[in-house]
Amino acid sequence: MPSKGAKESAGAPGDRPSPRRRRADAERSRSAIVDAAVRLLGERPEASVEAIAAAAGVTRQTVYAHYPSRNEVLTAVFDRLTAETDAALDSARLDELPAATGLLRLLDVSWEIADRYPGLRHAEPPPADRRQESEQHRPITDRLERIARRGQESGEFDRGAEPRWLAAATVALGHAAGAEVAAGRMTPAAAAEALRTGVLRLYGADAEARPLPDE
Amino acid sequence: MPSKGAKESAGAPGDRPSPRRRRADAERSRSAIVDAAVRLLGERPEASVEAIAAAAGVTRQTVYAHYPSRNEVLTAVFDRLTAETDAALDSARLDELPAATGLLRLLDVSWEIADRYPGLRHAEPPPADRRQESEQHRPITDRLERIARRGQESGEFDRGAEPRWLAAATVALGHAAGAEVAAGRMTPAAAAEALRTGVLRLYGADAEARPLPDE
DNA sequence: GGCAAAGTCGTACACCTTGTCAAAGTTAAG
DNA sequence: CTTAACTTTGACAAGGTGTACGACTTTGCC
Repeated sequence: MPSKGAKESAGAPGDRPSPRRRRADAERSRSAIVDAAVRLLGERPEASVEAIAAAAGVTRQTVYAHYPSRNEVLTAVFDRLTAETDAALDSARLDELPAATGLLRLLDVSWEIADRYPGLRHAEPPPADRRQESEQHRPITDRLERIARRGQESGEFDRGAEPRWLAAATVALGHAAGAEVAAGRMTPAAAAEALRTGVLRLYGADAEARPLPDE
Repeated sequence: MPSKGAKESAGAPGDRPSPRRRRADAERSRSAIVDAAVRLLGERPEASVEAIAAAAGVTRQTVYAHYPSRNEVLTAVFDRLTAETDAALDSARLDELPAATGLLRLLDVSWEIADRYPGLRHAEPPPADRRQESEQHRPITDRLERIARRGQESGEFDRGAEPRWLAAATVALGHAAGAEVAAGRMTPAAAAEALRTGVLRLYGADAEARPLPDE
């Protein structure tokens, strides 16, 4: 790419909080694109921009009018899913539960959402944004971290591990459980159960403090 | 490149045992390509076939003469690394150690090798072979599984979890630890330590059975 | 040493995908 | 209704994958 002008001034791709004068039209396109991308990438992570555009009912150029690159679309998809999970976790009122219970609750909620978009687990994180891959999970890991800390202070969890690491490890175990299901080596129920007990062990939760598993 | 069509049906990437009618020349090229690929992809996972070929000192066409597609090269790289790890684990004599000690030993050995090729952690698994992604780890997970089973039978580990799941979870935790280091959120030493204790907890190892951490 | 086959190179091509550009047509907003 | 925002059409450059084939080197082996 010799010409890399970057003079996309007039156009307004992903914009800041100032609702300057964006038309409802554009907003509709944006979400149509993300919707389609979520759906398509959920099945075929390598779907092209063309395919996404078609599925969204717009042209490829329109996609580029809103997102400067394919990666930005990927990021938008990721953000959408994270937001969805985050919202679901909000209504779960984790903070009002005992740490261990809250942890299990979080696991269930996240698990269910992640399960809705099977292919997205393998969606390659945007190569450029790879370093921010963990930032994407931030809202979720933050909650995990808080729960871990709270449980450690209340004595529900062992104090031997750093909350940040526990959070990362939890996400990793969640992915592993999902992969086992995807590979057909475990049933969803078995994987969910294994995940629950595994995480509790990781946190050093008292075995007897364990609430009963649902279903 | 069409010259080798029929012969390669078996497709076993190990390829050592059948020097049937392959020239030393070709063998040299093959390993030069994999060498270069390991090196290049270790830094830049999206390296093109052209780049790999150049680094190997051959032409792109020669690469295609040996590997029908880019993915096959990726697979060969993966296999090479797995083989290396497997060999290292062989000389570690894990079976002669107590299960818990052997587990920690395996962790250390694998960790060190994985650490040698930082970028490869993020190398996108060949889209086509994605379902076999776990098969690639097979030699390692098999060992893990065996250790888990052995430890459970000897009473060193808790019996509450299936060995297969423990193996998968261990690999996942290993990746997570590596990611934390790569992201600069943990020092290698801290991550390795967190991994050790985390895995032991996961397996339900008696805390007192824990050998002292080296270094 | 010489010869045929295996292997490699050079060049060329078909195809796809990502980004970019500009002009013309539509649609929403004031 | 008029303007600016948005979308579409169409075209293009760059770069990657995979294929094809003729010509040139190297190896294996007699």
